[in-house]
Amino acid sequence: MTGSRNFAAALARLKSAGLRPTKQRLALSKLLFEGGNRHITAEQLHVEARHQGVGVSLATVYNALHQFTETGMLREVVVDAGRSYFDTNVDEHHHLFYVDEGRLEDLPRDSVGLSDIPAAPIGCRVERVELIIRVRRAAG
Amino acid sequence: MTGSRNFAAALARLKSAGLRPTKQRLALSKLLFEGGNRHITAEQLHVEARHQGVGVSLATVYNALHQFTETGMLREVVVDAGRSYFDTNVDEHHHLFYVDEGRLEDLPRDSVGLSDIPAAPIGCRVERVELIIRVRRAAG
DNA sequence: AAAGTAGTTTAGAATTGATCTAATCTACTT
DNA sequence: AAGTAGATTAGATCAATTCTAAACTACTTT
Repeated sequence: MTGSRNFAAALARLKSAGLRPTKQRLALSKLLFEGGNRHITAEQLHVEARHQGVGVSLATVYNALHQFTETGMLREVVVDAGRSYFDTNVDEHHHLFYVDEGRLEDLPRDSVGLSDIPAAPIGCRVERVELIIRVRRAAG
Repeated sequence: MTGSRNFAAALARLKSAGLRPTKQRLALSKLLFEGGNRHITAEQLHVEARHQGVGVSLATVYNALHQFTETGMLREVVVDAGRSYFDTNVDEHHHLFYVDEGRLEDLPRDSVGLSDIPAAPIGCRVERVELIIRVRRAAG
């Protein structure tokens, strides 16, 4: 188990990102990065933190998510109008989106055959190439 | 030119979608579908309509966009958190998104090599497979 | 053509996710 | 222990969208 006292890894993560290790950031970092890949919204993370008795405001959750994203610890994924998901997997990969449930799942990069991607227009650079497969519960 | 008096095509479109041809829907239909493919937000379409002297409220623009989407005349594209784009191209294709400008461009289906797309999980059907290439103005 | 009705439009209020602000607090330095 | 830059926070604000309930209009029936 990842005990609530084991802050060594979270501390190291924040340190190497150049972020001051505050109580809130340590707690959020542990929630996000300890226990496999996650796709989570700010609101969801806020609820989770509070359930664990971590005193953290929604504004701070937003701040932390953006800082983690800027420092490359997270990736923002947009699949749903009016809701941002944050993905703890920052490697190149794709997504399966369960429309009905609002749930995201990773698709490893090589689970899809992708070739002949158009070049970036002149004066532009490609920031990301992302495949999204939207699925819905089958009727019946 | 697509004169402001020529409502025959717009009328036919609405009729075959089973939508009552009101003044507002006719005007919006003309703006959307006459003059090439478009990627437009509700606010943008509202401004456009007003500039042309069409009396239509923002609520009605939203209503119409959703009805047009439900009846397959439009496709909603989500690339930007907190803003929906509506695409008049409903064929299978992909998108280039100019992050800096908030502008979308179509990528024809066969401009990208896509193979070995994972099957939909059991109990689900694939609603859409979509590739989004995000580009940004190159630094320098 | 008048009346009835179901569907449509609308202004404005409400909701939602996200951001901002300015005051308070805290981790680190000295 | 004190100082300071950076962090957190409650609450205000914002922007996109949706809701509500009243007024309106296209179509049907008479």
